[in-house]
Amino acid sequence: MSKTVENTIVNVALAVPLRRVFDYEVPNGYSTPEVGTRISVPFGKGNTTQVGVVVGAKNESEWESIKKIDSILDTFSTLDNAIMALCRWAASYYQHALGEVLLGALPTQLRKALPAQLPALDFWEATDEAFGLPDNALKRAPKQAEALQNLKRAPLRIGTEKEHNITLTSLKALVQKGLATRISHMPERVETVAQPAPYELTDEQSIALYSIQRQLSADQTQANSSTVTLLEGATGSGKTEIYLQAIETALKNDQQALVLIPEIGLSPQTLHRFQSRFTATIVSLHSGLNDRQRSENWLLASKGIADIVIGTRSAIFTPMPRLGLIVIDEEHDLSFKQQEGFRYNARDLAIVRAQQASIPVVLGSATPSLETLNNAILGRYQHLRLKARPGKAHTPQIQILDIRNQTLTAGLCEPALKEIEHTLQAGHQALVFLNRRGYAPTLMCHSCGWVSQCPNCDARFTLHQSPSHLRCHHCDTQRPLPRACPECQSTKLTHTGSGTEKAEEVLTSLFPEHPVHRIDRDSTSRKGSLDALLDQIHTGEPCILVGTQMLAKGHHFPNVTLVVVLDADGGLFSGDFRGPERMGQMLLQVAGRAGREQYPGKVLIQSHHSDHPLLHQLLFQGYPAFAQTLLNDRRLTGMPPYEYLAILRAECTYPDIAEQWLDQARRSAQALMPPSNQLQYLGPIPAMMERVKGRYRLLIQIKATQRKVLQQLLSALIPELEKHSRHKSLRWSIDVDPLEIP
DNA sequence: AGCACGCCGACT
DNA sequence: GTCGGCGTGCTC
Repeated sequence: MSKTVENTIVNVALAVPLRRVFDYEVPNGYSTPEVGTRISVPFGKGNTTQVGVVVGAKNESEWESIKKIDSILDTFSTLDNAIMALCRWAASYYQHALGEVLLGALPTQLRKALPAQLPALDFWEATDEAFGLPDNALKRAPKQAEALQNLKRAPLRIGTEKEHNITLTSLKALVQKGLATRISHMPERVETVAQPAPYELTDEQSIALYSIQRQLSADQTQANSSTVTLLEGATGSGKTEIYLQAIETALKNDQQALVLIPEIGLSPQTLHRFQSRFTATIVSLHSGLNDRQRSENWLLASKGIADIVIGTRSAIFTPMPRLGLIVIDEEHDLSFKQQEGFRYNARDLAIVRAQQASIPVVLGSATPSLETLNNAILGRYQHLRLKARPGKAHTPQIQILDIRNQTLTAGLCEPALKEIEHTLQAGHQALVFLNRRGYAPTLMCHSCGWVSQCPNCDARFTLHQSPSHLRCHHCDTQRPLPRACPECQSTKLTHTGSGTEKAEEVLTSLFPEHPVHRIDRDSTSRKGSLDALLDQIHTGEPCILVGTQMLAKGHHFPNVTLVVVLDADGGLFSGDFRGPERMGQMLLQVAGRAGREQYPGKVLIQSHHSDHPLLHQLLFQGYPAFAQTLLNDRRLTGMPPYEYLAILRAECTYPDIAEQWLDQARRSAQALMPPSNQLQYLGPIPAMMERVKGRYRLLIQIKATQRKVLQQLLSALIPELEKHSRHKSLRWSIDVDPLEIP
């Protein structure tokens, strides 16, 4: 009996910026591929082969002629239901093309027409001989003994030696002795074992852990039973220990855990902390991996072989069939938001994913974002606070230094220099923080006042030394240093202000006895140079560290007892409404670097506004009070988290074309929904820095009192904008819940 | 985003 | 005569 063939047509999402999907015919004799399967199809006039993802199936197409699928690449859904649902939600919320979202969720290798098969992987393994070895056999080679212990617990993947703190030398020695061997085999799940906790939890920690554990064992069958927990605690309060023990519970429940960390925080040391705690398959997903490693790790997670995934922003899209817990560390960090193309926020998507899967998510921070804090205050999130553990992390002594009318040496006032001297004399390290790279931010003519400016941006050139040149920090244009002023030919060129290079130079000459280490993007751009620098600092010798934001994040400097913040004023008066929030988070993060171990620390904050109430509130009443003031402010001004923002941006080589396009966009928007108490339009206005890389950037700000109203407008507006004719060089994008308004 | 089609300038 | 410049429009 012949059976009707069902669903011979599939809807396919392709990596094109079009907010629609395409119909393709399944060739005779093939069964209809499941949703989430990758296929390759001919596309466009040239019939070029494209990889697409099946998003649906049907029996008839409204199109006259449709093409046939070239081949079905997967034997199963490479993007499982959970990821499909997450991507659908994200595409709709952030108004981005579904195809780009779905293909973007795949590692680069799987975006090509290759099968998604996990290859056999290379491992270091202990030999039979090693298992029969007496315990004390390697006591004269402790490193090898440790490495062997590790191998006996579980095979070690080639390429992850550093995360396990094992050297290739000791592994090779073990191979020489016949105790270890390199073999290739299909990866398998290992039995997970957790090492005991290094210390006993405080009462606060126990309570926090218990309430997360309770969510982990809650009834999973109940839809949307997930709970978001904000874990608020300063450095040294033991947040990580709670993550680790919560993960341990998840592993015991036979579940996987996903840990998201800021871009800068994913170091081998971070991974080592997890690797040394668990015998389990732990994989990382970050920009430092090559395409092959990335796709291997991704597949290990998606096949359920990896137990723990530690990754940056994009790891939120990793399929994990046994996912039981998501942890977002430093949830306030800006790097969770993608700032171009598909502008999603991984922290917010984590909450959506957790809700869809009915699992708990833990947001950890010493300085939570105002959005998260507001959700906690409203009772949407469980709010757990941790104080510092006794004996750990003394609250540093904080002092504001008024630098009005003070003589500054490379940006440092006299009292700050004195403190640095004392610190070095006491045999400790001092950290000087200033958020400005280069030697000097301005090169000026002393005779006529000419200022050197980037030809492509609305920005000044920064003077760099060694090698000496001018550089734009917005487009990276470089120019040789002019010998004379191009306006008046005077040779009296001077520089004003100071960056990390000048601070380094001046501090070196002031404290010739002690090394000065500069840590910024310029000094650490070579691969591994940061690690080398950090190793040197960790020897604990007295020295001065000079650096930018890089210093504040993730790194631990146990011997630093003095932190000097050169300029706290930037955040107070920046044009961005998030400036003060950002400043508070930054100051506390930097302050947290001081006096972490046995010595009490001191933090000096230089400011031209030493009596600014926000600064005082932050430093003397603490972050919660500071944050509450900012929240009140946001409520009064009708800004997030009380109202909802979207930014429509346009950039073009010609400013009037961008403006005209945005004018038309605003007219379309207002035709759909006129301005009201609920909905406001602002613009077109030039971006904060109107011209960057020779292109003019303008924007329209759309603000609504309800998220739903904004979503309704955008869902109708964006397809319409797609139809608007536009100049070739004009590019536009939509940013829902923007973090910056540049 | 690509890619083809299309209609005007300097080349073997 | 044609090779190729990139403006315009479409992709199941």
